[in-house]
Amino acid sequence: MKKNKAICDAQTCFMCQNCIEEWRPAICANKTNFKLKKGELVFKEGDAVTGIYFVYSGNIKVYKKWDADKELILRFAKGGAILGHRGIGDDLIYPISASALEDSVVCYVDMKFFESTLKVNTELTFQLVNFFANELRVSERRMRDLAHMPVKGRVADALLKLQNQFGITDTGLININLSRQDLASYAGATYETVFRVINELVSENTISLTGKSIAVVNQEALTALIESA
Amino acid sequence: MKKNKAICDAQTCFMCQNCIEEWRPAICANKTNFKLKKGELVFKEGDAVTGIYFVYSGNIKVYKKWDADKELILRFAKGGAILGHRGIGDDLIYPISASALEDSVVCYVDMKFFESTLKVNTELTFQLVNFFANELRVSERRMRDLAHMPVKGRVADALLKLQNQFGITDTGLININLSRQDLASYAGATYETVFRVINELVSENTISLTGKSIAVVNQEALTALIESA
DNA sequence: CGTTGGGTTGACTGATCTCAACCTCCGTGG
DNA sequence: CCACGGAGGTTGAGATCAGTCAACCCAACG
Repeated sequence: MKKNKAICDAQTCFMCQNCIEEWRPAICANKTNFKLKKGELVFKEGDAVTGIYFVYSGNIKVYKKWDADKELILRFAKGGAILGHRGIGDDLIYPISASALEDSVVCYVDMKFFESTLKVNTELTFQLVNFFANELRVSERRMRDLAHMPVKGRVADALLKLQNQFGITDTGLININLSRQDLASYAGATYETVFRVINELVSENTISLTGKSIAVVNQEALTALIESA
Repeated sequence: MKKNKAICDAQTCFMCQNCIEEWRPAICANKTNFKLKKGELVFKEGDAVTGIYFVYSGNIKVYKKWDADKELILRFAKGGAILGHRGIGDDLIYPISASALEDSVVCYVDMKFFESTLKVNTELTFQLVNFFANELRVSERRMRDLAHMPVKGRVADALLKLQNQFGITDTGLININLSRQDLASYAGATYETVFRVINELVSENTISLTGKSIAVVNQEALTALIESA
């Protein structure tokens, strides 16, 4: 990661957004920016936690390894998002890994400084609680889905979530460049199975392909797959 | 739920434990106790959130429904635990259900009061952030396990977690009375499959049965099931 | 050109779910 | 006291979903 002078942009960082005005200068003074190339790791499972990151630009995948060649993608962190918040608390070790899906810029704040900010800045802490509560809700819903929903539904769910988070291009394609492997890791299934499901969805006219990009054609059909078993 | 006069016990409630001394009387004044009979619901998915609960005694299962007859148990809340914290944040609707596994007592605090406490009491909020961070860690690990770990490993994991949380009796049995159905819902598999796996583990001398209760005989064998695929 | 990383496909296997039956315990009402 | 019924537990047979393995293809790139 290439280190840069910090540029504090209140529009694109959770910490600045939710911090009281007076703390902004201090935050800027304690921030470090990092430039990441595509594929570069921000941190990985087992690394010691020393601070917290915020994404300025680009797209970071947050995932948890299972095998050497299996993982589950937990979420994608885009501009403004917190990164590494799972390192907060008792445990001083990241339980997850994060790597850049495209060239990205993140900023870093030392954990001591972040925690002392939290102690002082009630609003920030309160927003953080809300943020965590949401993460937990999403996470637990996904737990249930992974346990009970068949792969086809999980793929449908993944596609809709991707469309929600990344929007669509003017030609209707989901606006993210994701390898099939990563899509599979996001849906929590194998490469080949996801591939077949994608084909199935195409032949049912629920989605369409343009190169590797995917467009949702029949949103209701996808939703239907998620609702029932 | 039978309503009672509140008895604030600093030993057994997350809020009191982490609150500044001065707020205790106010907390007590804003608490309501509820007695629950075995099987009784505290709240269910879709209910409006109006406050937050803390468990005084007993054991509450927190779960998320899938079918009419399928669910995933997310966790068990014992004495001191927070209950209904997933209702914090934007969403005014519980994403999960909670019901008593045995006769229990919970206390209830109005959400407005709880939030205003958070705004004032930095330490409580900070502890809440830590708590959420831990929940999220656990939850995301479980997500990955549900996605990639075979049932046998998930059952092993469930048993170890139960033993950790509930301890063992003097005869070595895991100190919780759980139906096979609930065990299955906790492991995220079907009743019959879990049953077969249990048998398998017994015949491998990894666990032993006494009535419906389970004792871990060979902890390392269980751990081994969790480590690798 | 060869190599490499995706992508695509088929055959096969096996884990896990479903369904259905039966059993046992226990509380309830006649 | 006994018959009944329901809830939970136990077991087997079979279907099927989804993972594994292996092959092939294609485009990019040194």
